[in-house]
Amino acid sequence: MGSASTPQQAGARRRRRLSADDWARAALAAIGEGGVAAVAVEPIAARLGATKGSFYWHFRDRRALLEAALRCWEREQTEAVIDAMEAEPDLVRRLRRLFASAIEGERRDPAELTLLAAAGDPAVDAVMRRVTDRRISYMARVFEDLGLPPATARSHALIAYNAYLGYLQLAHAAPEVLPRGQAARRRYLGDLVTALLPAS
Amino acid sequence: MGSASTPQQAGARRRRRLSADDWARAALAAIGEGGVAAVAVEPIAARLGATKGSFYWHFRDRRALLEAALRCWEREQTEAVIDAMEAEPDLVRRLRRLFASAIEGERRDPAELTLLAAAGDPAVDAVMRRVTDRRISYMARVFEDLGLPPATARSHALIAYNAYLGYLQLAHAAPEVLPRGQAARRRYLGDLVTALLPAS
DNA sequence: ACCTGAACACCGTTCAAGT
DNA sequence: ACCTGAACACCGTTCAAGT
Repeated sequence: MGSASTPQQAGARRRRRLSADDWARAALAAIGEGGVAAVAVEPIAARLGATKGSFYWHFRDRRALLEAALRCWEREQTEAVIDAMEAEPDLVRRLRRLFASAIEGERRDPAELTLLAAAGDPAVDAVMRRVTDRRISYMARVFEDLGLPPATARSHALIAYNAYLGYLQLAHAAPEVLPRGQAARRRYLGDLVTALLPAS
Repeated sequence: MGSASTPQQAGARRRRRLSADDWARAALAAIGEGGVAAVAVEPIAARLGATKGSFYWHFRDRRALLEAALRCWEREQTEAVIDAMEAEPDLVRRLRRLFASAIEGERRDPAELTLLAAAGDPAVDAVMRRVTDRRISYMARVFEDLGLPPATARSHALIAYNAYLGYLQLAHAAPEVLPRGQAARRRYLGDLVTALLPAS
């Protein structure tokens, strides 16, 4: 790719100095495109118009970059989503929104499946544990706010999240096995969760 | 197959000549231990006491080795399990056995989670699609044999498998969130599936 | 402070040469 | 037929040297 150097002049929007956050975001984008394995220093450096050597000023090693990318994802896909939900005062509608956003997430968050996928990597596992716990706890709290006793709220949230995870996996592993069409799938997950929530 | 006379001398090293199957099994073992990324030619060659060059006599490239390992897994964990189930004539007990073996599989088949994990790799995706379809179809047939109409049988199987996948994922991503203990977990999955199978 | 460029180790792949 | 050993490319990591 590299023709004559011309170090000062850069194509596109390649700025001179990079922050650790620039690297982390580029890594997160790479995860969405090619999975955890795509977090590779050299290609990302090339993409950012820098050298590998530069990378090691900002991060200790590849793993630290992975972890930073995962923290970005955690913030955006869990904390930010939960914050957005709080804007909806009607609790039942809030739950519906939550499910809807999770389903549409199939398209909007290519990283999620990829990360579920990367189970086994210690860095990934740590984030997944936090995120899983945070999401289930949040759902349980909404169920509690709806009037369910804490233990019931918790078990409903657990079961719903269990159903969601299996659905995500199925949708990826064997999509032709699921109902076809966005609407039909939403109904499927709705039915699934409804079946799981007798008291709801 | 068909072992030719293997002229070998007992020694600290492995036998002199390796078959493609030897490589495939070593690769499957590696997957169980370190995930798909652990399917690396050089370390596996070392483990087998051969050189990398030797590997390329048996396989076109690393990916072909991965695919061979996945076929081993598919045969052992899907076809062999289904064959074993057929030995149980009582259909309800057959289903119970199926679930029990899936749960215990958490321990016995380290590859399964790792493979669910590797979603995104084309070779892995292809096998997962086949295995998913095979398992759901098999369960659907048992439900049909139990007297359910085909469409109902299919949707029950789908829902049960959905629950199973989510459970596996949860058990790995956040085990502390699930009921503790083998018995309690089996009850949890039982309840989950029962809740999902109103007509059963 | 931030970055380059060369260096080295490791793994995938090829290949000429051995048995 | 089956394997070795050297070779090369690619990526992770280090480091001395540049601005």
